[in-house]
Amino acid sequence: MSTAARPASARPGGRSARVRDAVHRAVTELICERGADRVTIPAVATRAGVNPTTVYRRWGTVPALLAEVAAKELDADAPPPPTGDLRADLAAYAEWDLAHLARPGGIAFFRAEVAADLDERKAGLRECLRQVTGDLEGILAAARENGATGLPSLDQIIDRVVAPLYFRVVFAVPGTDARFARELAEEFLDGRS
Amino acid sequence: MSTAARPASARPGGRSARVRDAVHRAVTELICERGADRVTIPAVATRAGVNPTTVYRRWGTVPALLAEVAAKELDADAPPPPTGDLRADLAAYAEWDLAHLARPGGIAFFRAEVAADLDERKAGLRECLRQVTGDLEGILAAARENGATGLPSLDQIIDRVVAPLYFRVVFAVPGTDARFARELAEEFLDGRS
DNA sequence: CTCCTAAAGCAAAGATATTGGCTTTAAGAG
DNA sequence: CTCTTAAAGCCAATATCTTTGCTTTAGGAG
Repeated sequence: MSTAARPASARPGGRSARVRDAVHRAVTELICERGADRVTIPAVATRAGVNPTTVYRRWGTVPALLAEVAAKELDADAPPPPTGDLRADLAAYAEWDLAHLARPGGIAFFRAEVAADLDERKAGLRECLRQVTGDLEGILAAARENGATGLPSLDQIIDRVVAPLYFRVVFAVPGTDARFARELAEEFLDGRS
Repeated sequence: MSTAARPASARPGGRSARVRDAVHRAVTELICERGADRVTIPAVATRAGVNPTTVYRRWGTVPALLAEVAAKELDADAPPPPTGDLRADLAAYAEWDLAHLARPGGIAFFRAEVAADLDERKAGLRECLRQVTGDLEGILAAARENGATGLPSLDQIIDRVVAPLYFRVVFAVPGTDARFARELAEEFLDGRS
C-alpha cells in the first residue's frame, strides 16, 4: 500500500487506449455496414486487429460493448447549449435529437439497448432517458432564469416532442426531417398558453 | 396437372399443425421467461419437443419465427370495434394498445422487429404500422359516418397518442397505466376544438 | 384400404462463438 | 534504467448454432 491514492483505472494509457479506440471504431463501422444484430465479438476483433479474447475479457458481451460506444458518441455529439429562449431551444433540441437518432447507425444503438434484457437493458434505457430529461431540464431552467413562466412539464415535452421523433425514426415514417422536428416543437408550444 | 385447383398450402392438416402450435407456444413461453434475445432456434425446438432441423427448414430464422407468432397473437387479441363515438373509441383504443404492448412478452415482439435488419425489419415494421393505421382509420371512418366533422388526422393521432404509449412502454416510464392511456387520448381531443 | 409424397425426424459434418490456461508485451512506479 | 504487473496475445478445448443428406412418418387423394 502506497500512501498515494490509487488511480481509478490501473493502467489506462498507451496500448489499452489504442485497443479501446480500435475496438470502438470497429463497432461503429460494423454497425453502419451491417446492422446491429450482425455485430459479433469475433467480427469486431478482426476488424479492429485485436484478439477476440481481449474483447471478451474487457467487455464480455456485445450489448455491453455497444452501450460503451453509445455513451462515448453521446459525449462527442452533445446537444446545443440552451440560450434561454424556450421556443428556439426546444426546436433546436428536437432537430438535434432527430439528427442524433437518424444518423448512420444511430438507431442501431437504440435497438441494441431495446433488445438487451433485464438489468442490462433497464440500466441502458434508464441512462438514455436520464440523458434526455437532463438536457430538457437544462432548457427549462434556462428559460426560467430568463423570466419565463407557465413552462410545460418534462412529461409533456417527452410525450409531445421526444416520443413522436423516436416513434417516427423507428418506424421510418416518411417526411420525418429537421423541418418536421422544429415544427413539432413549435406547434407544441403554440398549442398551449 | 389435375384439373382441380391446387390448395395454397399442400398439407396443412394434422401433424404440421401440431408442430406449428407447439413451436408457437414454445416461442411465447421462452420470450416471457427469458428475453427476446435469448430465444434461439435450438431452444425453441427443445421446448416444443420438435427437431431443430424442422424449425430451421420451416422458418429459417428467429426474426421470421417471431414475426409469425406476433401476427398470430395480433389476430387473437384484436382491438375493440369502433362504435362511432370518437372520444370513447380513441380512449378505448389507447387503452387496448397499451395493454397489448405491455402484456408479458408484448414489447419483446416489438423489440424483435426493431432489432431485425434491412428488408425483414422494414417489412415487419411496415406491417405493424399498417395495422395501427388501419385500426385508427376504422375509428375515424366510424366517427365520420356518425356525422362527426373536424376529425383529427391520422398523423396527429399517431404523434399524440400512439407514439407516447410506445415510448413510455419501451422506456418503462412509471405511471403508464390504463388511466394514463385514456387521458392521453381524451386530452388530445379536448385540446383541439 | 393403398399409395404418393410433403413434412418431420435423425445423425453427422461444418461453421461460429465462447472460455480457459499460459506466454508475451509494455505502462508506469521507483 | 529496472522491475512489477495489468493487459494483450496465442492456442487449444468446449459449447452452440446451422446446414446437409438421408430415412421415417403420416396426411390426404383416389
